Amino acid sequence: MADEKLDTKIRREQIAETAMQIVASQGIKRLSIAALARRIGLVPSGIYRHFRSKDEILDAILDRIEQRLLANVEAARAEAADPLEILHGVLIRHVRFIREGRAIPRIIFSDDFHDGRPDRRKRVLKMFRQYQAKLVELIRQAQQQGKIRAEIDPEIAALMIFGIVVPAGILWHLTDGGFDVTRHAKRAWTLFREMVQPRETPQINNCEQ
Amino acid sequence: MADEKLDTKIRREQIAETAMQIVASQGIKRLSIAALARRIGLVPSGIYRHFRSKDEILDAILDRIEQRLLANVEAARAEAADPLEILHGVLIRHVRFIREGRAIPRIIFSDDFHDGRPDRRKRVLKMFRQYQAKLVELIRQAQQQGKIRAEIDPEIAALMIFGIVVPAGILWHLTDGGFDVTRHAKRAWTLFREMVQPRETPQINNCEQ
DNA sequence: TGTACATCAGTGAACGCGCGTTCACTGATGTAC
DNA sequence: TGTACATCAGTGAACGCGCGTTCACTGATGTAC
Repeated sequence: MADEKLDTKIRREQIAETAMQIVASQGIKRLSIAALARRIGLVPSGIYRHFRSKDEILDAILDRIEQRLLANVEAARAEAADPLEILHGVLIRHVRFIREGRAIPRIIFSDDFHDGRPDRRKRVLKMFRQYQAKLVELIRQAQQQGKIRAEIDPEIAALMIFGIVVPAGILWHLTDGGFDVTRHAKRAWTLFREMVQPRETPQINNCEQ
Repeated sequence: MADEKLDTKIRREQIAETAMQIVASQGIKRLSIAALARRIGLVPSGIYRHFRSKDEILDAILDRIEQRLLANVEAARAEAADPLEILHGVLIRHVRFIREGRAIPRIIFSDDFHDGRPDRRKRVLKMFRQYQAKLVELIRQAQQQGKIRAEIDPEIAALMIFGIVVPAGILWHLTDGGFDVTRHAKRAWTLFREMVQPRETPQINNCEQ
């Protein structure tokens, strides 16, 4: 069945990548060892030469998602100097990731993934916080440069950026790709930027502490 | 095993409610006919006197979620006249719903729920759009009354309200109830209101009542 | 350069488990006379 | 008010299916001499 024997290091990569693609396109439920093996060109038991269990494969998928998100931030950083533009770059890349499939929500909300594994929830939380921290940092920089109003809480602003992306992802999912995520992200970003930028008119209003 | 024989109308209610609770607290994967029957005090096969299949039970759960969301909007409407306050009321109730368990994302993103059932995705989408439409309507009203800037796209503003709620729900989930959703919603709402309210007129502080 | 041996990726049959579902049954409840 | 019968909620045993996982095996590849 296998075209050739491959080193376990290569196979691990291949299995993790294929597994993630299956989850992204068909969901965790369709990620069976059999389906995975078939797609790679192995026999089901062959998978166990490279991973000890299905759980280990799920962990590998999470690794890949984490890498991808952090790589997105780095790529956006490399592309621009202005913190607001970097934020925009992150947003664009995140949307691109969403369009490739729905790996993130399908992993994060999957019970197959979390069931009886509180450690995993902690890991996902850590990943989420890490990502959020990077956004917060960028927002703070923008504030120092006077591009975002100083009185806005960076943590909440960061969550609002997720708030642009997540519901868009949901609609992308529900409409099976019919919803124009890119267009939505563009509009929401414009609105967001307009909302957080310093105002020309003198301010008396100061609700936030 | 059963305490007594009950009319199928009562049992259907009981089964749907219990099923939704199991999903909300333990996830769809733990929703087995056996677990469901145990919790009600029936034998597994007894469930089939009242529902033709597990799928039919999942549909019943979706019905309940839909009812709940629409009821939330109605309750908020009954409580206030000002559209912005009604929106706030909807938000508060949504957060309360989140705190009761994570039924919504666990249903919406579950592969067990959608797998091979494109009709269901359409139904969830319809429900989502319906809910969104109600928010859009409230935002339009607020715009007509000069409480939200006219040039803001109501659809996007509505999605941003989801954007307050959804990431909060994710964090609530990941921290296992540790994240203070109520506090976040309050802050995000303040920020949102401040962002969308008209600017030109010099503002007298008018934050929270 | 050739030989012998160890390593290790890939195979196929078999397992055990959980789960949704079926079915013939029992016995309580409601109803017609 | 009592009797006979139909209805229907609840039972328990059994099924078939999908799936993750194990295990003894094969045969190619790399390595030591």
